[in-house]
Formats: sequence, structure tokens, C-alpha cells
Amino acid sequence: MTETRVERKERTRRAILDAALALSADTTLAALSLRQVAKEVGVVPTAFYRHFESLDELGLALVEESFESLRAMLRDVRRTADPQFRDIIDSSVAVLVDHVRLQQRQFAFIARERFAGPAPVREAIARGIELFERELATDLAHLPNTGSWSDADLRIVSRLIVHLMVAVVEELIAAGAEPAAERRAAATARTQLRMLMIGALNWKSST
Amino acid sequence: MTETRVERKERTRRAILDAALALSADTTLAALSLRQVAKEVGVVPTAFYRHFESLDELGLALVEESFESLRAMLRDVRRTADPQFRDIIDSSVAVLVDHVRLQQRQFAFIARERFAGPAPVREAIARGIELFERELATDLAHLPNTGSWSDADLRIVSRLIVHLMVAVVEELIAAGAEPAAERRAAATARTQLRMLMIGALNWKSST
DNA sequence: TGTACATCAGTGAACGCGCGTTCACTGATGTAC
DNA sequence: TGTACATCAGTGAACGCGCGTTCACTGATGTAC
Repeated sequence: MTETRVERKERTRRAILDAALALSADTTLAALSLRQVAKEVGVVPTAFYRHFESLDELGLALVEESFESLRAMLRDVRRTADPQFRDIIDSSVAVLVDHVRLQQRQFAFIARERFAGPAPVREAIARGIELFERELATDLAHLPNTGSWSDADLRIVSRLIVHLMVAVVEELIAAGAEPAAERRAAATARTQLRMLMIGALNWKSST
Repeated sequence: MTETRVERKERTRRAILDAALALSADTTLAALSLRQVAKEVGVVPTAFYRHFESLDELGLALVEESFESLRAMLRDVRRTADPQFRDIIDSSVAVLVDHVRLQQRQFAFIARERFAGPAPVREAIARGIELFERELATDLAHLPNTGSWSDADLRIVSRLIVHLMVAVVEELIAAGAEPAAERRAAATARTQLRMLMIGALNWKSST
């Protein structure tokens, strides 16, 4: 006995989550069938029910996991951040590129299912993004020169950054594992983020 | 005889396109069936084949239509644009809000199918967006104070604007027909676009 | 340590259903003369 | 204007297939004593 029953069960659950993530990448969770997932995992369709009540519930578990990845990234950004403005952008983009490379499937999952997933999944993602934006706004408030921003401004800037992140993720995924394309995407991301921060830091005075 | 055979056929084709647009809004084209579309239109499933070879071909027709909406918007922006910087943003956002209100389903279709649609639809959208970005870059080059931007800079700025547009569309759609929420979304869009343009116009000097 | 029983992840047959696609058809509209 | 024929949008039956879900089951793992 090298594995307990609990360990075996957890391994199958993991395999189901991975299979769903991989198979939904072709289109979306909403176009995926329970039988396809079971076949990919190598179990009989009915075995699925030992782990999840439905595909929607499986989807919610994937949303949970994916946002855990995002929060881990934010922690890394915070840990790595230098209060020098230029360095913050460079180090943040580096962390973003790293995380996207390692968690590519999770990021793509959120970008895709945000609009196209089953309704409960879409709702869970909307809540997750709102929380993420809030967390980002708190971090932004601790940067120098942001003292004059109102709460509304903070939310607008973090929303912009989140959308920029989605754009960067999209480009990095399009780049695949090709290092040159990845460097180009990272360079574009740095430029975009810098433009955005310069604009945000200057915009109060020119309003 | 109030309608010719050709007119009748065109009307059915139109109904199929409309039904697909409406039904796919719940999730995505990839999760839609030919029979659902036929049922919504009120014809027998096999009648579908008189108009399209497959759901993918129907999807491509919808992509075509949706980008026609986007190009019409760009023409409107150009027609309305005043070379005064502040006014350009205000008038452009007004045009955007107008078009999104009228073409909501087409905009949402592109945002959704861009990542989640059937492969041929995703590819057609990618090509459409690239063309749109190019067109936007040409327009940007005609603005004052953009002379120092390289072609790469122009592409980066138009890509940012496109992503911002997606964000605005998303918010406007979330606002539904509620006028107050729509005004708030428009205000956010103006602020974001202004921040972005200030950043873009200043960024060369601070690099 | 050995035995008897409980648990439960995964099996396999079966169900009714909606799917895409084929095919021969109908009957109103259109055209040639 | 009237007639005979052609066109073709939409019909309806039929097919084999994959779907989600039910149910009773098996047999390895775990537990109580």
C-alpha cells in the first residue's frame, strides 16, 4: 500500500480539474461535456459524481484556484516592489511575466470564462475580479505621489491596470513559449504600464 | 405577392443571424446548436442549410457584421472629432457610448467569442482587431503632438485604446439600459481615456 | 496479529433525449413561350 | 393573358451518436475488536 484511499481520491480529483482546464482551453467550459472530461481522465463517466455534483461546481473550483494564483502574484509583486517608480513597473512586469508563464492555463481560463462561461462561473469571476481590484487599489494607495487621488480615482486606475493585465496575458499566451515573442510582449507591457502610470500621476493637475 | 422569393429568403437569413446573436449571448457560439437556432427562428432544422453550411460559417458572417459596426463607429469618431485634445476625448466617448447602446449585441459578441468562440471565428476576430488597431493608429498619427511617436509607439497606444474600449463596452453592457449607470460608465471611460492620453503624450520625455 | 464487517471510489448497463446530417418530398414563386 | 415547366425555401422522416443521470454492483482499503 503506497497510497491511502484519501490520497488516491485526491489524485483523481486533481486529474479531473486538470483535464477540465486543458479541454476547456479549446473553447470554453460551457461547451465541455462531463463524458469528455471522464474520458480524458481515464475513468467511467459516473465516477465524476464522486468528486463534483456537476460541471458548474467543477468550474467554481477552477475559479477558486485561478484567483488563488492571482493573489499569489500580487503578494509576489508586493514582496519584490521597490518604492522607486520606475523599478516598481519593471519588477511588477517581471513578476507578471513569471506568473503567466507558470500559470498560463489559469489566467487564460479566467479571461475566457469571464464572458463565455456558465452563468454561476461568470458570477464567481466577477466577484473575484472586484476583490482583486480592491486589493490592488489598496496597494496603489501606498505608492508615493498618490495622496491626492480619491477612492474613485484609485478604483479607476486599478481597473485600468487589471484590463492592461488581461491584455498582457493575452499577448503572452499568444507568444507561447517563444522567448523572443515573450520578451517583446514584456517590453510592450512595460511601456503600456509606464504610460498609464505617468498619465495617472499627472492627470489631476491637468483636469 | 407582397414579397419576392429572394426577399423572403433574406428575411429568414436575417432571422437566423439575429437568433444566433441572441442565443449565443447566454454563453457562446461554441455551446450553441443548429437545432436551437432553427427552433428560435421557427423553421425546421434542415432549413438552416439553405442559408449557411455550418454554425461556423454563420459565426463568420456575424464577425463580419460586427466589425462593420466597429468601422462605422470609427468613421463617426473621425467625423465628429475636433482637433482640440479635450474635446476629442469627450466626443469620442460620446460616440462610443452611442454605438455601444445601439450595437450592444455585436460588441458583446466580439468580446465573448474572441477567446471562447470556435477556432475559425477566433481567427477571424483576431484579424479584424488587428486591422482595427492599424486604422486607429493611422488616425492617432494625425493628432497634434504625436509627431515624435514611432510606429511601434502608435501601435502600443492604439492597442491600449482598444483594450480600454473593451473595458468600457463591458461596463456599459453591465449598466444595461439604466441611464445613471450608463452615465457613470461614460464618466469612467472619459477619465481613463484622458489618463491614457496624458500618459502617452508625456511618456517620451520621461523615458 | 487475525478476523469480521463497513466504507466508498470506481464500474457497467440502461434510460430517454437532443444532436448534425441524409434524403426524397412539396408547393409556392418565377420564367419561357 | 394563359399555359407548361423550372426553381428552390422549407418540410418531415430517419439514421447513428454522444449526452447527463439512475441504479445496483464490485472489490480494495480501512476499522473495530
